[in-house]
Amino acid sequence: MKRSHTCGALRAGDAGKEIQLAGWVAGRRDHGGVIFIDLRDREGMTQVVFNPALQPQVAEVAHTLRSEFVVAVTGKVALRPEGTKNPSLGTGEIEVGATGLTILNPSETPPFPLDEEGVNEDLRLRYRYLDLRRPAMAEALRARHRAALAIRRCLDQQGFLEIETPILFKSTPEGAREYLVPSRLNPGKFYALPQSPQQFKQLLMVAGAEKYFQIARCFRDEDLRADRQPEFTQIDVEMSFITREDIYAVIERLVKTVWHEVRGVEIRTPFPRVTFAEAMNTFGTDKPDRRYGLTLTDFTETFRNSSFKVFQTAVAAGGVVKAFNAKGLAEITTGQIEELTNLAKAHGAKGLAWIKVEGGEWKSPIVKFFSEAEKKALTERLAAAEGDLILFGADAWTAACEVLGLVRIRCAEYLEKLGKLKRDPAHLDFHWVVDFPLLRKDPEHPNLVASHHPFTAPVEEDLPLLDREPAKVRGQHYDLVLNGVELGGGSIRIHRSEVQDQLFRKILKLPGEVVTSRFGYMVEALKFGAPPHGGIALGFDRLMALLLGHESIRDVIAFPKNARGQDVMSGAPAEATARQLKEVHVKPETGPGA
RNA sequence: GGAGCUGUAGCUCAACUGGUUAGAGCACCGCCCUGUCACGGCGGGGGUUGCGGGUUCGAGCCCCGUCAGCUCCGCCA
Repeated sequence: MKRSHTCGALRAGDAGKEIQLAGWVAGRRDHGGVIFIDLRDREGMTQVVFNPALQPQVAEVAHTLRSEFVVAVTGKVALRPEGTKNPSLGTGEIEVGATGLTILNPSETPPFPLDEEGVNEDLRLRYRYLDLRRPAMAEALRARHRAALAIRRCLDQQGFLEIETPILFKSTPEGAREYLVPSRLNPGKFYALPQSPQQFKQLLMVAGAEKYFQIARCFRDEDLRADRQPEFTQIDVEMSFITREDIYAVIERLVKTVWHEVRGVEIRTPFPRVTFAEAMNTFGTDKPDRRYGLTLTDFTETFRNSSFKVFQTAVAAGGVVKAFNAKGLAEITTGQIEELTNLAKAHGAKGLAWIKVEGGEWKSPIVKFFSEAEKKALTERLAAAEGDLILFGADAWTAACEVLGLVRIRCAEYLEKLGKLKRDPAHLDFHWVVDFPLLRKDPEHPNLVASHHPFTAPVEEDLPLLDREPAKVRGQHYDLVLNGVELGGGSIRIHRSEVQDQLFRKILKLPGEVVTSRFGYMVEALKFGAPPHGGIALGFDRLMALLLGHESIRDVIAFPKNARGQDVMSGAPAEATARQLKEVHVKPETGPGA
């Protein structure tokens, strides 16, 4: 069976041609006599006309067509009669007068309409092969392909080699939980699926690859979100003999190319740089959405000697007091206030202090504790006016910032629903967040832990601090952020084995045997002339979602898992047979508490 | 691990304060219809209101439990 054209190809100039089309029946309009069929394939839609006066036996078959039947049509292209053209269709000037019709395969009635949005996602996932027929989904797959091509071409032009790294890897229990794969040939031993190709790409630099990239599948056995899947795709990049600026330049060019080639949108480069401290102080997060205000202001000094004990004690304990003005949100509901409070509490705050500016007065459970000077400072520095809502955080610096950061985002959602704030998806605020602390305290750890990963190099001028005040050392790490979403991150790596070794043993205080067994080959590799190097990884799924304006990365992945990590179409994950388990030397748990 | 939202026909939704036989549009089936493109007309079939229990004269609606989906917090070096 041959097609002469696709269903999106025919134009007025093709009138008179004898053609063959094949595709799916997207709709039928059966007038009893004449029958119209919208024939859809990957490329578009063409109207086919069956006229019983001209081809009675063909029209007879056409009466039996139903949605999603697969058919082949032969016929003649004709200009549509004046007044019946369809301007909303690329092929709307013409139609195909059918002279032949073959039903290649009938179809059951689809479980959901393919021409409507808003269908239950669970159902769409169960019948993903039907869902992907919908033009919006087909377009997402096509755009993803084009983006991948653009990425490969762009990086190739800059001298990068695409190199594959193993999927069966060794477990490195730092970081995200891993998927384990039992080894049949090595009883009792396991591979792990890589959470990223991190170590391999550094080893490729030691190997002299100089410029590596990979569109790499990564695996993390963590709880899912709208923007997190158990397997996802990274654009993974690593380079030798470079500084941070070189990475910025490569990635800015890459991002610019992708947006240009897939969306025809021009992006301004270079991207602005924001320090971690600035981002936290101003937006309460290390991945700020800077398209709107509601920025945080520090009132630590204002409340240092306040008679409001909550604030005063927080400051006395070395913490801070921060606040922001949710402009125009005084009409917030009691339920929403409660939501915000729960959000703050869930994040470790004891509560959430607020002030409504309404009817010319401050309505708040706490305002009676405030002095005139404190009120004046708030009014002036927050530009508080009628109809505003002021929200406070008082805690250790990180906690206060983070709580208000979450509250700020939620307030923006409320304000957007009220039509008072707009987060325009066409406004693309790319920026780099830089100067992260190299190390941070972790409540579950006695020692400092790496803020990102333990291969990140310290900022050169902070090196002397590493022994004395390690918490103050900045890492040569950078995140690429777009509209409140972390698109990716990377760093300049440690390339000297003694520095890496010292970091593992003296700073992170990992036991010697752990360093040897887990990272021994890395430390060893650095001893054999490892070049200075660094890299980055971008979340390809997130990038595609932002590129196409989808809320969830599931909409840019052909066969995603649901929020429980299940494939509801195939039923994965599924139980293994006793024989399978025995072969891989895995004993199942039996009974409760086993 | 925790919280919130949702669950009614194949799909999207409705059903007042707890009150008759749970409705509508689309889809589906049948008949009619020769220029539609959300074709139209007439008729029809289709329901364990997620599941289990409770309160009540009476539960889609209230209560308890449970399951499922989604979202968020934790988690994601």
